[in-house]
Amino acid sequence: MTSKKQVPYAALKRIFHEPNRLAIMSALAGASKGCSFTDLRGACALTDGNLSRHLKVLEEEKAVHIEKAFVGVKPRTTATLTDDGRQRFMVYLQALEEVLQAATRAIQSEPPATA
Amino acid sequence: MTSKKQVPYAALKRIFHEPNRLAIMSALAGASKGCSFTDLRGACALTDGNLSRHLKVLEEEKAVHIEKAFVGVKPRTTATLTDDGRQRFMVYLQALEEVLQAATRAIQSEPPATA
DNA sequence: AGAATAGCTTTTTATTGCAAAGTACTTTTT
DNA sequence: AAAAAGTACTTTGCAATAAAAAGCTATTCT
Repeated sequence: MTSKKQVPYAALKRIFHEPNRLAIMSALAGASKGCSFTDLRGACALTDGNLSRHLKVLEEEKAVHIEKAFVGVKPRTTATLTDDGRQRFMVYLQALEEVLQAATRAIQSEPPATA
Repeated sequence: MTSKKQVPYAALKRIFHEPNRLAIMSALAGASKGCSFTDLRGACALTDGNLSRHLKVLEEEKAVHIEKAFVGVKPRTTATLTDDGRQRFMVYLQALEEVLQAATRAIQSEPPATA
């Protein structure tokens, strides 16, 4: 029976760890006023369907807040980070940094390979 | 049609980006002589089944080399990084670092939330 | 009017992380 | 000697989900 040991990698919550969501979160982290669907799609190089899906996941986790409005006749969806989402993202980033440093140390401690 | 733009997050290859495999790769990166199945299982806090599966994935991708031998009467599986695996892992780590720095910059440039 | 485009959402498909069960042994224990 | 309990893995099966495809709905172009 493998007891659940405390390994730092466990802190890499999937909700943020997925590359595309990491991109979305990063884009939103730098935009206090939020980002429109279209901007995010461009910034993260995502298809409409994927962006929609990822945003919904992030919204369900209450990491982002989605607002739908009309600008003139056109619909506009705007995503912003929630306070909680920002907080949790920072925790994730710290965990990521630790993991990255450990990995970097490990790989640098070894010679590039021999015989 | 969303053209495949060059976004750094694309470099976060899934093969390494999965938390448990990241743990495995990091452990192996620090062990030029390789790690036994049992050691890895302990170091990464994985169940037998999961470790087996992840190792197979890494082996299929030729990122690790698996050697099976008998020590006395007992079987022993030893995993080592391949040169190519090490190389690709370093590329992944560099991408991860860039992504992390971008995210950290973004989140620090914004106030902890208002209104 | 009909076709194309914009801005999304929903559904389908394919992958895969993970737990549980299985295999093939060896080493006790009774 | 037979049964029970380990050890060291592998295989199977399912539930979650990322990505692709298909669907809206409304507007603008021709």
